[in-house]
Amino acid sequence: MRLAELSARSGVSTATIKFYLREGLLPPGRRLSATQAEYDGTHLRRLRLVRALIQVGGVPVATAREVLAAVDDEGLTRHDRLGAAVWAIPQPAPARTREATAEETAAARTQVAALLQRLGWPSEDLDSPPGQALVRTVAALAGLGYPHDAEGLLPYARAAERAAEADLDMLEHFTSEEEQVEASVALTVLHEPVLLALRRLAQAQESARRTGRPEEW
Amino acid sequence: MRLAELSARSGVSTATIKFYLREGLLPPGRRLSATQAEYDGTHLRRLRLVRALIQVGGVPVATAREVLAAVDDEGLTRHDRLGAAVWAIPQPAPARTREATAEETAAARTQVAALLQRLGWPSEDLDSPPGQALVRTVAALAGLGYPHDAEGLLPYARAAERAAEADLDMLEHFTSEEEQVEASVALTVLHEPVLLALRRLAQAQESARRTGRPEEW
DNA sequence: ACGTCTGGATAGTGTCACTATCCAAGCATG
DNA sequence: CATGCTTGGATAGTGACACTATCCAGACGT
Repeated sequence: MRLAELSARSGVSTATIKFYLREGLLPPGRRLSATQAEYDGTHLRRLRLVRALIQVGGVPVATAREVLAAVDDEGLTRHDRLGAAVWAIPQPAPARTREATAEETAAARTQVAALLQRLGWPSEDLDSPPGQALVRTVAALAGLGYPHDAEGLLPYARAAERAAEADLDMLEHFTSEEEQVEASVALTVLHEPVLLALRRLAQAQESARRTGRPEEW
Repeated sequence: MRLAELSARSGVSTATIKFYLREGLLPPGRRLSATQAEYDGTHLRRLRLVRALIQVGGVPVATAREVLAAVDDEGLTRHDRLGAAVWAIPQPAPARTREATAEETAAARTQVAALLQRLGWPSEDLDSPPGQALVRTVAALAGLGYPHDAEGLLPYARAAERAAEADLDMLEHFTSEEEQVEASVALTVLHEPVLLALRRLAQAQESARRTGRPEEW
């Protein structure tokens, strides 16, 4: 298919597709002549993944390029590609009202380490990108007057475990390695709004349940 | 305290505080003279809440103003204020690669309705802000080649229920109504990165568990 | 052959959260 | 009272970033 058709099928304007080509988020099409190129289904899939990352995930273009490079890296095992790709997706930045003092960060680190131990998760995770993001966020929370310890974080970790089980179940439906890696990135990003929307609905439900005033919500 | 002290204590520059005052995110201080005003602890708390909303939640300034108006609305019951405030917080926008066709949206609505019924949650939630966000996201997911039915969403809803229980438990630690409403907004926003970071750690853990290759992650 | 479409290059737009600069009116000290 | 610093307020500017508008010359289709 040509650029115009790729645009029509994806709903992304030709100008934007050109922009992604320029930025290296989308591999160039097969050149037919000096002014002609052809795209295929892989471009369409990749384009959708790019949109998911940028629009839903809020991932900057430069970071998306890195994530996609990991997705494409043939030299890695499936697991490494999957991990590299997913961990390259940036986390939402925690509050920076005060940059979190060194003491707050140290305390947060201690609590997160305790949490990992309690969960039986490897302590190296503390230095992984999501682990660091967690420490930063917990430190920021403390700075905002909402201190958390391992005990308080535990229920959220249990909830996260359930979500992760669902994620992995879903991934197993995909057969090819290529699809699995792409799906892991796409679903990591795309299920975030799902989980957060459900959380708000569950908050309403739980609040109604506790106060016995279902009609208020 | 004066503006300079408010700035020092919050870590927010005076220029930014002036900007928030101008935008109506922060109520004006008590005027001491034509060129002097005094701020107190409520300003400091509010300022932290504003930062949490804008920096962590990514809430636009205009929306933050609405959320804060709901927080301040004395005419509402605690529950209404809480609900109004939290539901005014925008959801992450779902993919808009194709705006999701009408059929996709209708199908998504059906599945979400089935999910609500299955959970025993009120069907009116379907039209609440988070409910609509969920429908839009599910429709977008279908458009990206990841269809979901009520069955597939259920595990995420279970995870969300756990998170919501933890949220409500946490809220009960706050005594005054003012604090509870503020905390509900702050924690709704601030726990999002916590939950998402934990989810990624849990994904790694779960993947390692399933493949028996813990050293890969 | 001739109007349309193509891919490529370049520069511009819109949004949005700040931020730099001025200004005139206090306040604090000699 | 003078002088220099600070204060709150108003105005315009900045920087980041994801696009987007315009041009262009070379195919392609009829």
